[in-house]
Amino acid sequence: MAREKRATPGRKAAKAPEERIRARNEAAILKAAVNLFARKGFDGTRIAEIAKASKLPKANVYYYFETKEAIYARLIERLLSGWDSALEHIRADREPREAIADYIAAKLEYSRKNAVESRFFANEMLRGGGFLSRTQRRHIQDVTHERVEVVENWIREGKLRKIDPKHLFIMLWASTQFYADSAEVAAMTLDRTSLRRTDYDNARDTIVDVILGGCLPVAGEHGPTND
Amino acid sequence: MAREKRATPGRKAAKAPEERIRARNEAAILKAAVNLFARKGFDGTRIAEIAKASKLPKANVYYYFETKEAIYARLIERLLSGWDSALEHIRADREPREAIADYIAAKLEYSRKNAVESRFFANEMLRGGGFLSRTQRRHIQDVTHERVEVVENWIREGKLRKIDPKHLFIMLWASTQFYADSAEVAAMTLDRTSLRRTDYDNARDTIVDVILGGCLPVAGEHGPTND
DNA sequence: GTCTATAGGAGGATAGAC
DNA sequence: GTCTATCCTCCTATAGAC
Repeated sequence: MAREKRATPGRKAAKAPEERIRARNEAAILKAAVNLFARKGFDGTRIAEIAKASKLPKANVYYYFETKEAIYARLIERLLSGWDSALEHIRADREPREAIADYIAAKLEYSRKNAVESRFFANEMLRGGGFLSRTQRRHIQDVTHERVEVVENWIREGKLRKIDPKHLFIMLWASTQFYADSAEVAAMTLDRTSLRRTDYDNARDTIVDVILGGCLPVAGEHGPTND
Repeated sequence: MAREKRATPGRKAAKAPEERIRARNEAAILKAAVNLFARKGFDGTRIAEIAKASKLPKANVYYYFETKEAIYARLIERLLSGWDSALEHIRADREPREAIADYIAAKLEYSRKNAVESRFFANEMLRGGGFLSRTQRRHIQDVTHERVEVVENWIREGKLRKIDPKHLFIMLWASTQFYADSAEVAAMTLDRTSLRRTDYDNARDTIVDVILGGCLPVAGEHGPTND
């Protein structure tokens, strides 16, 4: 965080031309890097590859980033800042049926549009997550626990069957991320060479259907309602 | 496949001592390798690391395996030969309730006991699955389609709600593999430093509960039954 | 800010003594 | 079968001209 170092401070959006070059090149490097890290992991990715993919000489990559670690760390940071966005749907003032359906749709849409980022994170998890700082781990935990409480309340109110909310969230993450992280297996299963939009739509319908069917109270079954 | 080269052919289990050494060392190499490949991927893993972890000099690793690719390929092969074992539970002559519950339990048990193998496969998927031969892909597809048909039959018989079987299988794979492949996230969510046996038990109960709740026909709802 | 050249070291793989 | 020494390539990172 915090990488402002302008000579002349924020005179509206009148960025100095050097700043624009920097922004453009850094973006190119990060884009190339996240792709490679996602496929080959930290140790498997070569700076030369990143340079080639971002169409910059290798030395320029080092001009913008001190080390390979620095690139990786920036990507982790960027990823985690958007980690929780889909969870916003899980709010106490909503009906669980709509909230959960929206959440699943949002998470799948993220898998579809940001498959590379998802795979990058998956790779970091396989590595053991050693690049995550204590703060970042805490962030993940805090955000999760906040939403777990919402689900617990829904259960107490009888709006959901009695189901372990933490394992439920794990099911949701796993099921939605799979279409990005294991896209090849998904494609093989669905007899495709690569996933299409309709596959994601069907995935969404199925997941919503199964999860809601498994979570919403069955007619005739009663939780501790207050009616 | 096929790596028999005995001077004296199979006189019961009286393996020549050299064979026993070979078996032991190959096993040590493969065990060390699958661990490293799972964490760092193919490109990120160094032969020297494999040698160190298997307590053999680097040159000996090359004595048993021609190249790094050869080690990796052998591991892929070994993995795929056991890929379908859990799917055996999904049989046409069983009741879907028990079959699916058993399948989930078996798959989770695999995640628990063979987390390294699961992560190895996940890593290969992130790599794009380029090491899978055409035959191996076909195997995965065939085995899957076979079980998809079983589920389709259950649906036709009204024993399951009308749910896309392929996406259902993806949900099951994703949900069960997550505890191996993203163990760190699961542990963070469950407030653990590492997953315990009870976590897997709770996972099983939750997944079975949600999936069956979402798949089994609801009382009052009717499929095209033959009664 | 851009880029060539290169240091310094690690990696995959092999030769060949034991 | 075991292992030291070594080849040659490729890697991360830097120096320094433009």
